[in-house]
Amino acid sequence: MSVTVKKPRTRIQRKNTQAILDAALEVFSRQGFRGATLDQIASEAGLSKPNLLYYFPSKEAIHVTLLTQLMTTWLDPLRDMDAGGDPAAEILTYVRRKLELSRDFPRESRLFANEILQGAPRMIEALEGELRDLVEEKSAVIRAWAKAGKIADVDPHHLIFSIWALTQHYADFDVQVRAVLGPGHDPLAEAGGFLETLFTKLIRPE
Amino acid sequence: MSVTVKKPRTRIQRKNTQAILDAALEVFSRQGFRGATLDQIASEAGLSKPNLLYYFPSKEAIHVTLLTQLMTTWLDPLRDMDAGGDPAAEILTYVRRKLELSRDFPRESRLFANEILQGAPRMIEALEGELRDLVEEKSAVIRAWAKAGKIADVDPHHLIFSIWALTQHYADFDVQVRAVLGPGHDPLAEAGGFLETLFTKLIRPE
DNA sequence: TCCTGTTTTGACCAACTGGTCAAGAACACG
DNA sequence: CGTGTTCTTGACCAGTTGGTCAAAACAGGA
Repeated sequence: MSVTVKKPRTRIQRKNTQAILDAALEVFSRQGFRGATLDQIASEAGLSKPNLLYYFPSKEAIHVTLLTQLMTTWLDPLRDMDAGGDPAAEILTYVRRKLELSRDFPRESRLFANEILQGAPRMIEALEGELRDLVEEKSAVIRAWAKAGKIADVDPHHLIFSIWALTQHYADFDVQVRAVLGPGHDPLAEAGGFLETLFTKLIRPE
Repeated sequence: MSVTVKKPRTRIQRKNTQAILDAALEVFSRQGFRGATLDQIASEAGLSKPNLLYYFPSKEAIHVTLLTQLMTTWLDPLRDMDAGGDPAAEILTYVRRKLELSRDFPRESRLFANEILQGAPRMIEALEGELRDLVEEKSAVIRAWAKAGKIADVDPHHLIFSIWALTQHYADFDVQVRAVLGPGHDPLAEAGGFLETLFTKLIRPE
């Protein structure tokens, strides 16, 4: 099941593997898996197509590598949510860090969105396993906070979904957001303030 | 610029055109434009490929037809937001209707998401024109409501974005939502209650 | 310098892609 | 029933796709 990717040894391997993954991220995140071509990725990476396939055994292998790397980065902020910390601060920090991911790694966000839109054929296992477990764990934490009266009594699952939806929207739908706002706006900056207000009001105990 | 599509005349034309659009919606919404093939669409529609191309001049024409039809349905609920109605009720109704679209037309939602993810090459004009105008108009309405103290003072643009993000998430990321929730859940139903709470709290005057 | 392992590539392949076309099949209607 | 129109399709085409391969170019240590 798992795909073995040899760790790059030489300087050249490290450099080219990285260039390929970077190019592939660019192309996959815009075109989706089927829509992307090895030629596009190769040209974006400044390599020939056979050279691509010297470093990765197939198109699919590149995609899987990206997806696997992504999961870690993506879930770290949620992992860091601390049951011992101040509830409101912990949640707002998670929102802020997730929004920072949208700002700093929009391609990763779109890659993920593309995969889910297609029915997550290459991720469904991770979603039902790793992701589900983590969400379950943090949901329990949030539920405890609510029971203790530290935050309002909101459904933890849907609270988490709403954080994902609202933050990723600014990466995935960036084109639409900018088209609607017109020039002279900094969507991500504005979103920071807006989302802080939104989640403060949502979780503030009555 | 505009693509002329002859209105179906005969029974057969009506039936086949519809079958093609339905099949194309299924395929495009999962695979994106580049990832979809005419063969897939034809087979899904129960027609031969040359027969497809008897009804539509090209793959692109099918896609454009779907996108154009979509815009209308998609914007109607926002258009119906009435400056003369009760502010909170108008906004919550918009949220509810938008969520109903996610429930009843998830493929349309994913088609749209796919197009935006790809940079909206075939929609950017509509986004910067029709959509932007409508949002501008309704933003003014919301701003007036806030100024009159009828609702809290929230950024109208980002309020609208948040409605889009939260409702469409349940269509576009359906696979993820279900994977995380596990069996025995009705995501869309739960979302209804959650979003009502969320937006009630958000817009309630202090 | 030579030698060995690593890296790169041009030429190639079979499968698939969007799209064409001419000819035949089914239909509507007087 | 005949006939003009609408509908359907098999065969085909040129361009693209993911992937292979053998040979060449290169790197670096002895």
